Amino acid sequence: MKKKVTLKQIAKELDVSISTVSKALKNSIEISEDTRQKVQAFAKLYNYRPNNIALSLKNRKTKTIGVIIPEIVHHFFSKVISGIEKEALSRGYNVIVGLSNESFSNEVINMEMLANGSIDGFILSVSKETMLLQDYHHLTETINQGMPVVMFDRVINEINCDKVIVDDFEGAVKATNKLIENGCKKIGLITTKDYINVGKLRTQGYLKALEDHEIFPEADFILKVDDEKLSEENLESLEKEIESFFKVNKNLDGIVAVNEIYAITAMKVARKLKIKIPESLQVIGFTDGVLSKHAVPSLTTVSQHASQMGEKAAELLINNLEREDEEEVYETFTIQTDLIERESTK
Amino acid sequence: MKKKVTLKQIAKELDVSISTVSKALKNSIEISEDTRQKVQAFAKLYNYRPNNIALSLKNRKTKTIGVIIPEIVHHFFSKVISGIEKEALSRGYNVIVGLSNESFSNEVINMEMLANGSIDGFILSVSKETMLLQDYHHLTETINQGMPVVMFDRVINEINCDKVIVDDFEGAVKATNKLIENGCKKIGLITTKDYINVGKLRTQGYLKALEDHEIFPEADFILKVDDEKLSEENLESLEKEIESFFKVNKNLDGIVAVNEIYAITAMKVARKLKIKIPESLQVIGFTDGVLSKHAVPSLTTVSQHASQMGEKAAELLINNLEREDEEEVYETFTIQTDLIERESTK
DNA sequence: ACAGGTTACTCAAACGTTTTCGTGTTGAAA
DNA sequence: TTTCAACACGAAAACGTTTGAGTAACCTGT
Repeated sequence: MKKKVTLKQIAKELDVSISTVSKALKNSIEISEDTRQKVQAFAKLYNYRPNNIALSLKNRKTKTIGVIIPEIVHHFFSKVISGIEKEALSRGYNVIVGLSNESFSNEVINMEMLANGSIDGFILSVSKETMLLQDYHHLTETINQGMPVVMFDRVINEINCDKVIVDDFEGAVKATNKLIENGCKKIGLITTKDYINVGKLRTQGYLKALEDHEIFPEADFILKVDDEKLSEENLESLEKEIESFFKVNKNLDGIVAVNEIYAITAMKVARKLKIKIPESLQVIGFTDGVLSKHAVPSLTTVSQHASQMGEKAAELLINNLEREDEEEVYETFTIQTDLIERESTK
Repeated sequence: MKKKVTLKQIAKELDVSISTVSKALKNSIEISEDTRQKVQAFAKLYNYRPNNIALSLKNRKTKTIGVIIPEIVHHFFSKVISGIEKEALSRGYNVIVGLSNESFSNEVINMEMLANGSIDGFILSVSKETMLLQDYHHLTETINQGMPVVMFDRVINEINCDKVIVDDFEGAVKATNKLIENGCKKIGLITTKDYINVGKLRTQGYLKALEDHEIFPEADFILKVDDEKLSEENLESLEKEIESFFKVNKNLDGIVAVNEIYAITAMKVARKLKIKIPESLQVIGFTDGVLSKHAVPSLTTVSQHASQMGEKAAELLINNLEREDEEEVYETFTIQTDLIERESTK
């Protein structure tokens, strides 16, 4: 077992000073051709690599970005991470991941663990609990300490930093318009309670599209499901809720669902109630995950380009980190959505 | 914007030495009650936190573990990461993630980036390309440098390190037995080409179960799909392949598929061919992901307890890191599978 | 022969900690 | 008055690196 070799050890072996070794390895003209070659040969032989930690300490930058997300077992978030990682790798950065599990305290702990020198900046999407509590002290403090932060998807308007968001409003408009174009007259919406931005915006988009087409928005056509119902255990109660929604509104011919699970579950319930998709009911979901692709019928969906979001977030952050001048002008980048048409619409 | 405060700054403000500040914050008895309180109050006021990088350099440990996986947008791997993260957080470690995207060179680059001081140890699952090339120099080198490595799922027998694997063989036996118990006489297997361990083991388990029940294994009943077919683009060609498999073997009454996609696709094709599930065909898959739960009918599947794998891997690694004595005795931990019965079997 | 200039190095500080050892000041015992 | 322990603190080294400043030794031109 040969331990990592340091400049000091090389210097000792070759009987020169540490500085000489360092400079020789950097091809400094201060060092004679002779010594340079000797040092480089030796370094190669012992597979010398500079110690990142020492470099980080010296340069006061770690070339590492911290990512805090609510949940990683989730198509959207893992796709975002893969986008971040891609951009980071290409620019010589590492990615360190913290999971909040939708918990405020986990989010705070994770950020504090990383904020003390381990990383150069944050990319994050806040937990539901944080949105509910509206306690953003950990964010303001980090930013005040001069650490750049980029928020994505679940952003907080009051916080002044770079942001990358999905055009949820427009996505919902596109989806609803599509259904209207396809001849739907009675379009239902399955959404979440209002405190999550994303659900709110999508609901607004749905309403806007109806309004544009002078369709009166029936309150009954909107089902607001408790968010907990997304978890795997509550699947049955979600099904029940959607089933009674369908039974109350027997003549719905279109459904916009604000996420994949709601859409898939709606299709499942429809099948049970012998409602034909897309003949008598057309369905559009959000988030283009595996479920949408593999469902039968496959689901028409609003794609949020999660990977692109990650890349953009990383790009904004790294640009900020590598910018010389300290002008603090924050950007909010909006990712456009695409409607991916599959079998659940005509 | 107040920058992070250091010991030096506190020392200067209070007109004491750096050592005094450091000791005062650690409640050393060397420091008078008076000074201690003054220092601690000041530190609290300015929200002093020790710089992790400096600590890492001093202690020669980073309290960070590196995780290299082939792909993060994948239920199994993201679940493993969440298990790793959970264990790591509870023991005060951070997790830094590298993605190989199934590419050998990415795997090497990522490992090299991290191996130079950034982390204390690796948890990894090798890329397909690495398995094909059988080039493990990056692994042996890392281990030789004294950096602990834990491999999971896709492990390499020749490499001497801690390992966490799924009992794929037994899982396949369980699945096949279940079908046999349920009255299946002609059980097909949809698997991958042999170079991936996992597929090989599952195939062997299938054969073993047949043998145990004195059922002759028809070569025709085994479909070996090219791995590329897993990617989203090749979905159609996968469907075609399975369709002709079904047409050649018209009387199959059971299917074991070595992953979720194959199983779901098989069900899709069956539906198209008007084969009733589970009445005339029962299907069991591997990997208990979202698809299995939400499919119609929902899929009976072999759960690999991915999260538990991650926790175990992290536990092994951290134990190793924190062990005083340097005895190198490596452990291979096998995670047992569970058959989760749903609607695709009787 | 000597100023001035190269050449090829070495020194030392710096990044932020921790920790061992050293030291000046007290107060009390002898 | 001397001696010595207890107390409270400071100096310095160490982790591994980079880099500006300093310095010998040699060479060149006058």
